[in-house]
Amino acid sequence: MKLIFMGTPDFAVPCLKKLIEAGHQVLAVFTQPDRPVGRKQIVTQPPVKVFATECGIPVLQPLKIKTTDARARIEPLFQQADAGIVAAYGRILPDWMLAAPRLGCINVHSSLLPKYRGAAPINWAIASGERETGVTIMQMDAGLDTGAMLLQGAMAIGERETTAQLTPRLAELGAALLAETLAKLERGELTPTPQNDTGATLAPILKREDGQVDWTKPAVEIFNRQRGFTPFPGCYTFLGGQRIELVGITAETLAAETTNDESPLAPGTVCEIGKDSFVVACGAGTRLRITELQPAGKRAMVARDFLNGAQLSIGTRFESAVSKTGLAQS
RNA sequence: CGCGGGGUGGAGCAGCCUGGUAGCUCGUUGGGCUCAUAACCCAAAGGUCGUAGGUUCAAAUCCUACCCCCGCAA
Repeated sequence: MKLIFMGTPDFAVPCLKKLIEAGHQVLAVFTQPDRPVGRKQIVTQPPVKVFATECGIPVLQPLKIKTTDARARIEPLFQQADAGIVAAYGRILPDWMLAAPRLGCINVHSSLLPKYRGAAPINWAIASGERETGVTIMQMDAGLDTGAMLLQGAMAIGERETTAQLTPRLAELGAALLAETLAKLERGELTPTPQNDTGATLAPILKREDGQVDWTKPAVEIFNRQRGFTPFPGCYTFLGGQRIELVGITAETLAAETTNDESPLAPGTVCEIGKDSFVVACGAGTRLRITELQPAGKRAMVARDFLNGAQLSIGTRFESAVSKTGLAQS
């Protein structure tokens, strides 16, 4: 088939690769413009661009795609294609773009739709404590990930798995499913299945603040969010006005500890200090063990190192937000 | 010139403001205690205090420049 590919991050690369391997003709690749990245603001090419360039496929990085000007330039190209393939492009496509290819546009979405519609499905699936997620190949329509489904594949989430670890696994699954979808579409073997909107949930794009620990929540929830929000936006809290990123944490075993509510410690209170880790009280009588962290301005370090330097004592409290006493003035 | 923190034995930190013997918690090594130990006790080794200049009788500490690491913002 003649295809237009639209995608940006690492997640999209296996899909593009698979399409090429499957013998499809990729007319052009659309990806986000090069963006300055990191502290040094080095202008960086999106992974998809790097790969497409290696493969000799024309790369287009329009700043705007919803202008009439852009439409005039792009629409003819789309009309030559059998299908548009979207994998984490990071943009809402205008209607004419969805309609231009002969078979319309097909999206690779990393969740078991109708759950986790939106920009950050993998993150929210983990953060919500799901044991299973997957990839859905769907026919795009005007709504947010609401189109009819073509193929779907599930995958178990590891108990301690982070977004960083799960994403490449889902990317491979998505690539395989995508290739299968196109093959079946060519043979007319697929019947689109409408989504059941009743079961739909949203996975909105992550903001910085999503990484802020709420110590009143149960430890498991904090743990799940930490995994889901790794590497971005992470999981941070404050100690004495200093921001601290929690890198390695574990929810204390639910079994024995839960009944232990004879001392309902205030959430955020350090309640146990061991040799290689320490424990903080969370909501509902649960506890969170911290094994690795990164104070602002420092490298990530194991809790052992942190405990050596910091004079942490039982009863010390972590604040969910910056303490008012610390930065009140100004 | 975006804002900010930091570079001190192997690790994490204190000391710097108010210059004058290198400190703390660990680790390592040796010894001791113990049925035993990752526990405890004793001892030892190990540091150009990021680099280069400057001020000074004297600089980890004050001044200047530079290098490197990191957090935020974007």
